[in-house]
Amino acid sequence: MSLLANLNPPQLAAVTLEPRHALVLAGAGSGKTRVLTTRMAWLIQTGRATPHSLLAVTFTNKAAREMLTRMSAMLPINTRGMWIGTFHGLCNRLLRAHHRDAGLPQTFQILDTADQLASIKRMLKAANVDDEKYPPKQLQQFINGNKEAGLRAGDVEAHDAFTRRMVELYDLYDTQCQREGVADFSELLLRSYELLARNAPIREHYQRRFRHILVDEFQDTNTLQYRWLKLLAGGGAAVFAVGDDDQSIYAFRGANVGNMAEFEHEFAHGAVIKLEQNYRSHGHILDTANALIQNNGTRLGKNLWTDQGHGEPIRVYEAGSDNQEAHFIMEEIRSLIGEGRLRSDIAILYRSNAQSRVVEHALFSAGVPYKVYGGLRFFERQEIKHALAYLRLMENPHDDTAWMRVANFPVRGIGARTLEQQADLARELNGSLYSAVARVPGRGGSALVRFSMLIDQMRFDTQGMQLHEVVEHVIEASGLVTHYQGEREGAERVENLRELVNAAAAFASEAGHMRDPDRQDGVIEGSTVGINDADQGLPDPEDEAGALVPDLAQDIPSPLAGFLSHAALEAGDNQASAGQDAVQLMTVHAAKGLEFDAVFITGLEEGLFPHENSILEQSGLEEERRLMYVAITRARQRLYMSFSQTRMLHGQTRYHMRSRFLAEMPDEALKWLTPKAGRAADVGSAWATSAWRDDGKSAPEQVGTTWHNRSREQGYFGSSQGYSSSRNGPVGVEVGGTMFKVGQSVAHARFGEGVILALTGSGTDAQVQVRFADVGTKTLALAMAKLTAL
DNA sequence: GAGCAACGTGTTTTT
DNA sequence: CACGTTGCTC
Repeated sequence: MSLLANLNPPQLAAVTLEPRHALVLAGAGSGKTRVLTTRMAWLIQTGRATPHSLLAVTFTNKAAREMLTRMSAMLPINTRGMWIGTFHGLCNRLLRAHHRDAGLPQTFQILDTADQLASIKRMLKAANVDDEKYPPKQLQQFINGNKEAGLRAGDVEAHDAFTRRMVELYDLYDTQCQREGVADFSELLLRSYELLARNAPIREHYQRRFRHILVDEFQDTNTLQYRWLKLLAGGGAAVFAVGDDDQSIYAFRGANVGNMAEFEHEFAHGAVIKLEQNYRSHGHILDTANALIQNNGTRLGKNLWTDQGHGEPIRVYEAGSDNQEAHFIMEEIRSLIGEGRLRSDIAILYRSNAQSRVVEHALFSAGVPYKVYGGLRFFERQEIKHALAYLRLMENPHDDTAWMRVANFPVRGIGARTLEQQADLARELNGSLYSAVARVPGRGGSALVRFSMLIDQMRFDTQGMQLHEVVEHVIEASGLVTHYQGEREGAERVENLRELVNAAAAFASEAGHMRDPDRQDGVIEGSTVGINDADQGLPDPEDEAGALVPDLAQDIPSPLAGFLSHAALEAGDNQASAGQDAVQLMTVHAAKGLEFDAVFITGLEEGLFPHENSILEQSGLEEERRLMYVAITRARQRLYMSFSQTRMLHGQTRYHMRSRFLAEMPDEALKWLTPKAGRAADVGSAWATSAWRDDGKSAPEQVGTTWHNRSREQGYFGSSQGYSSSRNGPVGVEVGGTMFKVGQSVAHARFGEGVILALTGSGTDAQVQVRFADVGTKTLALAMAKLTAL
């Protein structure tokens, strides 16, 4: 069977496992997605399942799309109408189909994170709560955290006054959302969980329907998602969970790795298949990853191997400054490109976004095209959110979040005072802002009336228009385009608004083929008759001509409502320009799931990676280690790791020790491009054996990882020249008229007095290794550090 | 109601 | 440093 060709034994075992609960521990680069999609295809092809009876859940739209694409390549079936999508997408679909049972209006709007925060702030203001004592962001975390744990306000235990108040505010917020007919992201999950839990006919219907539930990235599930799956599987479905506990890097946002062990106990009962053969990386890279991750105490246990040979060692570089680190990376990338490598096969990874700037600067100056991932995404841009707010108001004028956003944007004489009055009146009426418009007195009141008429007028004028025409009309009639045209830097915003029209057209053409949405899976909303229809196993014509999930538009009444859902659930790509071959810059988190020929992992410093906020707790440190594991396993052939003695952070120069993770990697897999210095005590012996390496196993003491420095210490790239060097580096280097030599005593403004142990490089790259009396051995950029000869 | 200066606050991110 | 938010003034 061609479907199963070229699968290795464990892969084959996983794909062809007879339907039952199973846990697949899939290491990085072990063919996880392939196994998942081939399994689905195999189930269908062998008649063990119908497309209709499969449910596949992912975390990102991208992963869902990937799964669909691969599926359709394997089987000549129409994947449209299949329930393949993200947790949120599928919950949205469920809630639209059963909106009445779920207690939501059919056109409920989805609040993204920013909308939610705005909504919380509005609630706090209305309730007259001191937002210094109850910070909106903290409340947001509190609410989402509890929702993700499956807890409504009434379920939260509060043992102190503060928490009790937070619970009250949580409740108030939910009341407000309910009144406005909106749902935040975690609400989508909790609400659909509650729907299934409380409504037996609906639950049993879906339990009967879905015989096979497949879950991707299982290590990223949170408590509620786990319970949601458990509920759906309660009718005897076989759950096939694929994940990698070593790649669990989202605990900070509620993911519970423990779900994997829990699943093994509760469901799989020992049916665990490990995929350990890695098809991506060379041996040294895998050895390094394996050695590192073994320092974590809580693991299910798994070791990657490859038959591709050791390959190149990992190149380790210590820089004197972040600029120098960036410069080094840039030079290496130039030579990689010179060797004929594609820029897009090269990635630069960092722990936090702020680190990208220096690297960008170096690449930009050198004229190396690059692309930064992360940052603002299309549907999150201010101008886009404004336009969407108008569209939302046309759909539902009671959407207070949208109302607050654009009532006075562009400026139309509705000030904060007026809006406050309106909010007070609305609260008295226990209604929406819109419902209070007529009662606001004075000039502000008439401005509000004019605004609500504008919305009505837009709704009227766009009747019968196509979706993209509606959007086009709205960005003009709202005054947004005119407003941004008048702004100094508004040209890009106007372009984005035009792009929104295109996005609407594209959405409509993709969603265009669908009709009669509510009958999609044989369920007519609010009616058990429809459920019974489906239970009789009637052929469902819509499955053949259904929609491309995860767009999920088929359960949504109007094209506009569908588009708004789409905008909230799929925030879109963050890169405006595609196409050009460019070096890829992103955080390690963003790199998960990707792979590159050559990878640079930067900023391997205590306090940065591992991040200082994570070091104190064991669990935090282990997550950082998994993050490092993810970073390493992105590389196919070549891997660089770099760190820097000094780094500008938050406007201050900071001094970091090199990351403890470096000491956890096997010496034989690493090649130090700069001398590997140990702590002061180790250097003597290292010097004596003339090998610039200590054994690395005795990590430097990690007491106080960071020094802050008030007066910024700035060196300068003065004229510095290197002198004749043997393979041991130059004998002496001159900087600004002073000649530095090995063995010489020097003084440093910060580190005190010391002795030069070695010199490397020349020119602006010249580095000096100094053993200081007090702070141990440091490698400094000669051009940067102000050293005085003694 | 708009504009500007002072202040403070800085992980990781998808939906 | 670079951003957003707040608070003050015209």
